Amino acid sequence: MRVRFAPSPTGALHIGGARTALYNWLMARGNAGTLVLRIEDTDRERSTPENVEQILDALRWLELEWDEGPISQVSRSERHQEVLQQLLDAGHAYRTNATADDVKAYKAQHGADRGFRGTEEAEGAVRLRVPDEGSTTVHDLIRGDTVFQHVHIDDPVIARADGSVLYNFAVAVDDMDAEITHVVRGEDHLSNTPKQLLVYEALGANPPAFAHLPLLHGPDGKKLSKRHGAASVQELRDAGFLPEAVRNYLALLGWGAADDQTILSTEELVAQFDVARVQKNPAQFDETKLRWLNGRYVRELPVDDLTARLEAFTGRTGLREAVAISQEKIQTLADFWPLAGFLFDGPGDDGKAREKWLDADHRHALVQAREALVHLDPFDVDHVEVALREVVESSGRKPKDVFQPIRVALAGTTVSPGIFESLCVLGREESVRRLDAALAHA
RNA sequence: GCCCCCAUGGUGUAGCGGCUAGCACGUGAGCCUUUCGAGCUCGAGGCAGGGGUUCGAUUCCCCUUGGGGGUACCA
Repeated sequence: MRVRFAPSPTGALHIGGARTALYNWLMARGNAGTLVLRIEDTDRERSTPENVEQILDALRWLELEWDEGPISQVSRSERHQEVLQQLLDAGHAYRTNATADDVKAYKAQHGADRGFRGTEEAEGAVRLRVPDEGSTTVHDLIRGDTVFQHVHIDDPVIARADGSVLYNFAVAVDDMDAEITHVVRGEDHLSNTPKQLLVYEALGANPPAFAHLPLLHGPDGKKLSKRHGAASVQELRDAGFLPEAVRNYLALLGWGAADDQTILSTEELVAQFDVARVQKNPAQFDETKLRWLNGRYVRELPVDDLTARLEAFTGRTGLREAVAISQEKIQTLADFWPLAGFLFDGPGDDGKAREKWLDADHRHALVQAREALVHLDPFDVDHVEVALREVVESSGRKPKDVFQPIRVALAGTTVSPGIFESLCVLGREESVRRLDAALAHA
């Protein structure tokens, strides 16, 4: 099996493209196949080296390594010329100066009865000859057969007058030359497939198998865009998602494991993925579910691993202790610093929290807690807990009336890792210092 | 306009003629509890509509409606 991922470098790699890459990768890995990466850069206006690099970068982050390429489509222009001439010589294609307006006028006149057929001229763009009669059938692994009547298909332009080739021609030639056996791509390419099939036919070549994936939509059912939050792979990375969680989530967008499993390791995905089981209808990207899934992965990571990732993500070091006590409370890497940053940068300043939990009455509790802690030795989680629970006991207060003031004193907010754990990470000196500061802050 | 694809709760899906329509996210209630989170228990919520075919349709066919894609000398 030889599959390919052929993005057009017109911007960042979007989630839909990432899923297409993932499905191709899963097929290749699960079938001892080869994944070819090809950059469809025949649109000179929009294809830039920066965009290409962005896409490679996104694929690397997702850990979807390719086996061949990246091959620039433009670099194959000589070969394209050769095949183009072949079609011209054989009469499968012809030159004409007919413009888009001419086609429009023609269609206005003939409606759906006849596809546009140009008249051959010495110069001009190259169009592929579509037979007047008959039809072309696309055999799709996901959708079954789709029949396209030739009378509805206009002779497509396959090369500009200057000889530069166009998409529908280039893909066919490139896939043929690369001996691609399975073309797995977005559904937006389905309608153009018969034109590509006609190119194969004119060349006397056997076409690959096709599988057109349903498109992805945003939460409002419309096309996915920036408005919907993270829409590109780099945005996902910046939002603190784990590549393995993203792979798991993306695999489930349009496909389901036979046994209803939701959490699937990459190995399991490789073993179980079956393109024929892919859904036909479009799916909506749901960041909430991705967050949940990411949280599951975060909690299962060894602390050292999570620490390494968080240190890379935040650019800070010495995070291990803080990571250990925060792991079960964060869903993404980006959640870490807002939760545990106070351990390093001092308490935050949530006015409402201070107002509610550091009023006169609660300050009483704080004083008692300080007394219980100031000479505590050893200062570890178990002893801190015992000491503070004694304060709760002896003061006759509710637990939260003792713990929350401490939390606010330490963190400056009401959200933090466990209070005993936080105290221990800060150490006795610093903890007492913060309690004193809160008490002084009248 | 024309061509094509699609349709199970709010979301992602399982189902491939006979099931109390399953699972997951989210959501409601409760439990746990030092906030948040995590975890546990219970609940609400679905086959777009109409015709067929059949002893029997979520499942097969047709129509309608709705969504999407294509219709570029973009990919």
